[in-house]
Amino acid sequence: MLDRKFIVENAESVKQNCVHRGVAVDVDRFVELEARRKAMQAEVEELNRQANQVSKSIGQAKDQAERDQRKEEGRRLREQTNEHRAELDAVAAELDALHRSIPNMSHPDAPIGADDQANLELFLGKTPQPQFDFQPLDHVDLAEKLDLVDFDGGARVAGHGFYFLRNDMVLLELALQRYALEVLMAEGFTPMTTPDLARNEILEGIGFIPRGPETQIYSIDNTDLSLVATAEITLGGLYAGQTVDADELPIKLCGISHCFRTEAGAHGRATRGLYRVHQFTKVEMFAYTLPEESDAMLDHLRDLECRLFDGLGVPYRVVDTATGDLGGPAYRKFDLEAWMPGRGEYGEITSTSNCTDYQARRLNIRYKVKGEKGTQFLHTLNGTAIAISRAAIAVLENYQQADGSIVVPEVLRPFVGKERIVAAK
RNA sequence: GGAUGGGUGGCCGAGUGGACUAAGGCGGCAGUCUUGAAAACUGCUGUGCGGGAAACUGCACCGGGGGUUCGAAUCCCUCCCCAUCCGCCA
Repeated sequence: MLDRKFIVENAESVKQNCVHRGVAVDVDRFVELEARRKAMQAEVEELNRQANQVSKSIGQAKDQAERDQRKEEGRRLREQTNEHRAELDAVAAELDALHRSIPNMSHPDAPIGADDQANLELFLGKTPQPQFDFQPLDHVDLAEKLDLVDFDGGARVAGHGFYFLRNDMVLLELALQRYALEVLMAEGFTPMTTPDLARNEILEGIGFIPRGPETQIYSIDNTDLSLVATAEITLGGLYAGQTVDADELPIKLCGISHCFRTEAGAHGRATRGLYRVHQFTKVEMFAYTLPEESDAMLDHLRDLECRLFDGLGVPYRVVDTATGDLGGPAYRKFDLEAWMPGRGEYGEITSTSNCTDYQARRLNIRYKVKGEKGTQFLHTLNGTAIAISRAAIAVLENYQQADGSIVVPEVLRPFVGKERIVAAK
């Protein structure tokens, strides 16, 4: 959420930003309601003040008659307060719904545009696109020939979009996680494995919508829990309601979780194989920072993503995400898109966002400077280290050989324990 | 899943309807004393929102939400969490 006062004082730029982001929300209505809310709040507080005064005087009343008379007065005040409060609650509810639908402001350098067509390519990774002297296969064919993924089995057990990893693919998945942790731990990230379920209020605080027709979230029946779509949810929820000392910042976490997505409405579009699935494993980076340090932290997270994929020897490009493609919470977002020879195009493999204080405000996460009065909302950032299924696609397709085998990227060899994945005889 | 006991400020902890304006302690800050430090002593020390140039002041907050009452940390309902025991289990 944005600060209410900020919206009122900067209504025009908030409106302009909503246009850039393609979000239809009545900012004028918000400003109007906020003014009403403030006035009604003042009325209720005044009535409370009077009621408090009356209540106190009853305890000190001299005789029963006076007491009864004051009680009657208190009762009357309470009724009056309740009426005003009901009005206030109605206004506050409408205000809150509007408030939640207003997206974060956008970084001045974020490219302005309606969708990913307007994304700006910034630079390429260190690894050039591989030149094959044979027709490269896509990861589905490669996986089948090498017996690495069982899509049919996944479909029988859990439905389309689920799969079993098999044989060296299992080692590859673990190796990718281990490799990511190795790099991130050296950079001061605390490694964590996180719950795969979270409370809906946490999902909402991060910016996910757990229910409704548009939801991408699996929810657990008869509970207020949902399967997480990313460890961003659990790592960001970790400090919900907490106030941390400023000198503990930045807090850098990396979490391994399973990620579950219903991918409602995504059928027919790039659904082949591992690219868009209902479950995958991901190592996620998450950072809590001081406000003035979040821009630099976003660059840091992006650089780490580049390092991870340069290290893997996967060709990629870095993209500055357009305003219309940022989603609600992000102030700025960079994506890495890996070259996928089987698809013959780039596909998104990581995404890192600076959410400034947008999530922190919703989740009520603050910091306090020692010796100073008051607390402030801190900034939150997230970034994919390795999303296994898509990283695996990039590795399989870029490292495929004429003989059908897959060369294991050098950095993964200590963890996979072999240099090459070949068909079992 | 069942039973019992709990959740109070940065921390510990007292508080079962009206002086709670939350005792006391620890920690922190400032001061006195001291060459300096420690100790001792004295004072101050929560958060959010609003009003005010400021001093100051109003409202809310004792796990979350709701209720009873003129008045709730305290009573009732509900949810969450923690501890211990039982059951089940990797």
